[in-house]
Amino acid sequence: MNNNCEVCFYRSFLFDNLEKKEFALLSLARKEIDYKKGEIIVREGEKISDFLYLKEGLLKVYRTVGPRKEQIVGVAKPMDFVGLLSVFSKSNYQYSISTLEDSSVCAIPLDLVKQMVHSNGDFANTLLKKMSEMNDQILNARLDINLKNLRGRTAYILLMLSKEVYKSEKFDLPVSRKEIGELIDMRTENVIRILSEFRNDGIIKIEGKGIEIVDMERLEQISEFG
Amino acid sequence: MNNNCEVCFYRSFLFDNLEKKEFALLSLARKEIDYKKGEIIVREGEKISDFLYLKEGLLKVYRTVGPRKEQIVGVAKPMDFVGLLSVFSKSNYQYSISTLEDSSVCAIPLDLVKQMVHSNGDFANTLLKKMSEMNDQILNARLDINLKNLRGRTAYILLMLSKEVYKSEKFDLPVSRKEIGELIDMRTENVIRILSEFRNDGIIKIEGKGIEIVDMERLEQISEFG
DNA sequence: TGGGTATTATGATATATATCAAGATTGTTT
DNA sequence: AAACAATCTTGATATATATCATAATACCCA
Repeated sequence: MNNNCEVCFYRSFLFDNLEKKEFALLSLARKEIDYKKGEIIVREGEKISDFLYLKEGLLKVYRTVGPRKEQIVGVAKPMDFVGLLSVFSKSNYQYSISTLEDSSVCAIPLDLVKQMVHSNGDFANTLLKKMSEMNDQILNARLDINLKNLRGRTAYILLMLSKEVYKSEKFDLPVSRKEIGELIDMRTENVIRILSEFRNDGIIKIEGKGIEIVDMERLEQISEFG
Repeated sequence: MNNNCEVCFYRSFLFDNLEKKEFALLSLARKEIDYKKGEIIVREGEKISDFLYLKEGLLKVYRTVGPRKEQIVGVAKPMDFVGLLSVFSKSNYQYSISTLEDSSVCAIPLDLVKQMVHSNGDFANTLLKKMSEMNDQILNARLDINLKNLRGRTAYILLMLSKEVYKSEKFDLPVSRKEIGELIDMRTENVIRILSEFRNDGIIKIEGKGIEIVDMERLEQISEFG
């Protein structure tokens, strides 16, 4: 953990256009907080005071829909700027955020971000672009999922985890079967059933949370065509 | 149609923080284009050169998913800044846009908008807020729809048209039953069936495209609980 | 004005998905 | 280590939704 934003590895993704004195402000004002797996970072309804920014780990963004039902909006990895979701439109969080893995989050006072948007045009344009990209990604994921049947959705989520999150065909599921269901709109039992089906067809190997994708091509076909 | 953005009724929603000379630039650079109902304004894949802004009418934002299947992302009325969707993240449109009613659209060169973001901090913050609001709205609509059964979805779309678009319990459907299905993920036959069901239960009156909501409370209950 | 095409409509049937049930496994607390 | 809770698993069944078929009506245009 370093304490100077100017030399932070992640700066290039959003903060590349800041000036010396802005980096100084940022380094001073930001807080870096470490969370253990399973902790809740943000609760729906809480006041938004900071701009959150995932440095390391994996987050789950979700909302509570019934007394005991959750709907997962998305999973966010570093660089995903999940904090950008509705940060500029609402004064209170619409979604809760929890950690799926040990994570470390940078919190920058929202006022400071707005101030930098105001004073630094390049930063403003970069932020607009990042925000737009993130929203696109989330929306497109939902639209895609809506078109797929259960097999397609299950394949989709496995591919997403393999390609976007873990960059490996072998990984541990960061979530329970129930949570997978909440993410791609299906029942726990069906998630399990279809994973078993994939296993029986020799497409994946399963060992508890451990997944290995054996036949990537086949899985891509299923994701595409159901 | 007036030609000076400074005195345009709609300016207050986004362009309230511009300076005299920026209004002058805007008035000069923008184009106002009128479309008849059913025309296509933007085709998926086309280069984005302008920031589009609906002054009057109703738009449908959609994407083509199969050889002959469409998925409607949303319906946009004036003030909805539908053009903001992915304008800052992509260089080509991801979605098509067509008119559901006679419409008039303002087109502002994207370069000019970016330039104004750069030079005018208040404008930048306002734009961030509007963009965030629009994305929230679209995403929330999709998340809500996903939770509802077919009856709930059908009720939801009728309420949306009544409350948000036409501000009246009596209105003409701007879309076919097929398009309603594309918007809320259901089959044409089921849209028709459920509308008939609502009619038979005395909740709405139907006359071709004409809809009158008779029992608003009931419809709200159905939208909420299915 | 007619003939073609898209839309609206309803019924019968098939299919996908949810629900219910019950047991096995894993994880957590005392 | 025992006891409890949560998760995972599979099978049987119910339910919601899609699909197929057919007809009536509205709409377009040559």
